[in-house]
Amino acid sequence: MDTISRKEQIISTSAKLFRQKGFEAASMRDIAAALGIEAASLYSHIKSKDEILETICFRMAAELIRAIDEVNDVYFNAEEKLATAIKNHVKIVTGDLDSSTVFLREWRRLPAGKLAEFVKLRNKYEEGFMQILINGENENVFDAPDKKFAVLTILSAVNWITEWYSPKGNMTPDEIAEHLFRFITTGLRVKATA
Amino acid sequence: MDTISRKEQIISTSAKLFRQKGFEAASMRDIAAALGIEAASLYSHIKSKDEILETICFRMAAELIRAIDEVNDVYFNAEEKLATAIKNHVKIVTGDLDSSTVFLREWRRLPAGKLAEFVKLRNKYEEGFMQILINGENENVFDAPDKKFAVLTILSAVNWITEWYSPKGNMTPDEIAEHLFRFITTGLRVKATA
DNA sequence: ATATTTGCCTAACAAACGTTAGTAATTCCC
DNA sequence: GGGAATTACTAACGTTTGTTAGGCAAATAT
Repeated sequence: MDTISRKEQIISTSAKLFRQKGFEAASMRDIAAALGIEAASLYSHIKSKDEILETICFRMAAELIRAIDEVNDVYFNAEEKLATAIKNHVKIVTGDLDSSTVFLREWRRLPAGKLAEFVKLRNKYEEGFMQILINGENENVFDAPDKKFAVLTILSAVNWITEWYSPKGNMTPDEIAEHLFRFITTGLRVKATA
Repeated sequence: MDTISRKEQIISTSAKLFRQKGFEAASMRDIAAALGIEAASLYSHIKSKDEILETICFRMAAELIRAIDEVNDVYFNAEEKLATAIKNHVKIVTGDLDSSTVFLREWRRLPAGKLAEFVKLRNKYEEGFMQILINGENENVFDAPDKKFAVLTILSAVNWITEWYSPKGNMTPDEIAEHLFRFITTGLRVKATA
């Protein structure tokens, strides 16, 4: 029944606390207390506090990249690609809100070497979206004057949901994804002045 | 010549370090070292580390709220209001990137009482944008199915610039604001399928 | 049944933290 | 010029931090 390993328990508990209090403010003693054990006992399962942060950040990065690669491999048109990429992103983020928030908010606290590696992965993910916009331009369905700018703006919008999404809220992940797609593709839709 | 007070120096130096390393990771000793003095000397000018964070966060909040109130008081139409609000926001954020980043990223570390007060101000700012969208709907120029959602998405886009903007970059604040306005109002502009 | 690994414990560590006390030097005001 | 602020200092405080060492009991493997 309790098939989830102690190490995974530590990671998910840490994600929750890192999200609530921030990486540095959530102490090993806090994490241990949340699990009902002593801080020193954590070290039977993990090497260091940094390792927990690394695991969370790189896991999420891998999951997101896998999703965007999959979208770009399959032969949808650009519009479908974008819709699917957004849907996947929202699904992943809302599926593990704690880890996602840490991934988005606390990655800066990664130790120097790992940080550089992480940024590469982040760029790779952005590259995946960039590819969709390029496709869209070739297909003549998207028109972004500055594609790098557009990618960053799109990602900011889809990432911001960690700030307000609640599983108890009245929007499902798919509904959120739909709203986002609509907003990203059509904006507020200023009507032409008469 | 050096008309800027020591307290202001402490605050701006702190903002820089809080942005670089995070609020908790930037120690009083770090701040003092950056100013060439001892940590204890800081306390001749400020009451506590928290006070520095408070000052930065509430100052930015006040500036942004003043700007949005001004926009809403003046009688532009909704489209002009939105354009001006975005332009002001970008100008304020790029004008003090360190403080803005702290305002956006580190406000969570405010002490409990101040945090509640801060969130109210943040909501007030969001309310200002909401008002613009409501105006726009009445004027029949904007059409957002979920206005609260739209406001959050718009703000996420304008706030994300702290993550990549550099004064040395090739876009001026006004150009950024223009791009953002265009994106927010028209999106990627999917063309109707033939 | 014996040996080994696992998972937790207590105790302690060195370092870093924000902050206070008390003091000396400089600057400002009258 | 004398008194009062102002601004910095050294020294130290009590906590909290991540982490290690070493041991002990229960589970697992042989």
